[in-house]
Amino acid sequence: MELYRERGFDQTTAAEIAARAGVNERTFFRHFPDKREVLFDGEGDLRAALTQAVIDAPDGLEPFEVLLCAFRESGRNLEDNRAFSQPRWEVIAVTPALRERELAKHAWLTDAVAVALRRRGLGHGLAGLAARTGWAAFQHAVQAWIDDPSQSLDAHLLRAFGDLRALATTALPAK
Amino acid sequence: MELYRERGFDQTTAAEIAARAGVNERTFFRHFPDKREVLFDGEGDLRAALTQAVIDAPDGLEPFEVLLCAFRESGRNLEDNRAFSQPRWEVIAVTPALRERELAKHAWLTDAVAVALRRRGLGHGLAGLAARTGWAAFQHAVQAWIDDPSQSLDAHLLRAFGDLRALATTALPAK
DNA sequence: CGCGTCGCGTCAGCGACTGACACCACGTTG
DNA sequence: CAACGTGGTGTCAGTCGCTGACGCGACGCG
Repeated sequence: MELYRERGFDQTTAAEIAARAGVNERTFFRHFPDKREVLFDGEGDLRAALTQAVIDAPDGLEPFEVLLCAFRESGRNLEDNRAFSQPRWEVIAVTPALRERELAKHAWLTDAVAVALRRRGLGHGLAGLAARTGWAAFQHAVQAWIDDPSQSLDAHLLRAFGDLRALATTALPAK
Repeated sequence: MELYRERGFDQTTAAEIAARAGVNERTFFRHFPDKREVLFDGEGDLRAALTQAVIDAPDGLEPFEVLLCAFRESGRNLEDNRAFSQPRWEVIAVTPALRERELAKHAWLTDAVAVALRRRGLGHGLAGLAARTGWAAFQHAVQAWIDDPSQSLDAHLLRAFGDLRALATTALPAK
């Protein structure tokens, strides 16, 4: 992270990272499958947390309510760890190769959400659809929050899911 | 495509592609920014077509109806060119690096859809949300179609958007 | 004929990775 | 205590994606 922020991702070589960490370059590649993965280490935990949050959501909720509930919980972690994740986002945002990897991780997390929804008894197809579209709304909220941090992520999330419901049911004023 | 299908993407070197094409390796990289981009050449056209389809959709439709309309039109092209795109999908499906690139292209197309929706007068935030979630439903339908080609893509599309509406409005039976 | 320029080939080089091998600090077992 | 396996490391050589710089020939134009 230090090096990526100082020189940018593309201008940082794996050898430099290894040197800064006090290990050999070969050792670096034994711990990370590639240079990008360094920034996506916690995603495994996030996946587990997300899965658990979906499973632990109260009974009797409809699918989108379950997702909203789970995302709000994840959102709380996001807001708390913002000091941690903000520099990471800044690096990713300016580096196409990293944005690609992030999208791949999102797909991976979406799969986990779909599996968790199925475990709640939702039908196979519906679980996938709900996970995909719900995740899209989640990402929209996160983006809106980054663009406008004056409102809480939670507020953005509630608005996104509210807007989604409105979009799916009735016509909306062009505003 | 020939080489990617014969040996797989990872086992194919840029030099081999260039040789098969009868040009120098350096020349290959003058036409394509990287090895993966070979498989994503038509995306520019698709982006334009998608944008146009959104803009050309009838007036008076609500956002998701506009998207459904545009996606159905794109879907028709997909079904027609299936012989072309099927081998491409097979290569992409088994190659993580290519799946990453594809997701990046999807984000790029989603942006185009959002812009087109705004051009129709939809509010800034809503356009982004509708584009993201609508695209998610589209991709879900495409995936369902690949998994079950016995039904038309169009049918899968209609079902996906119908299910999405149902998900967003009321609780659904666990099926 | 002379002139730009445009596409290409050639070459040298960087950096991300990878496989193979040796080393060394351990805990285990005889 | 010695032999042994084991897991993390350094070293080296090599492949491959990709890039910059240079030179060449083909082409259009005055």
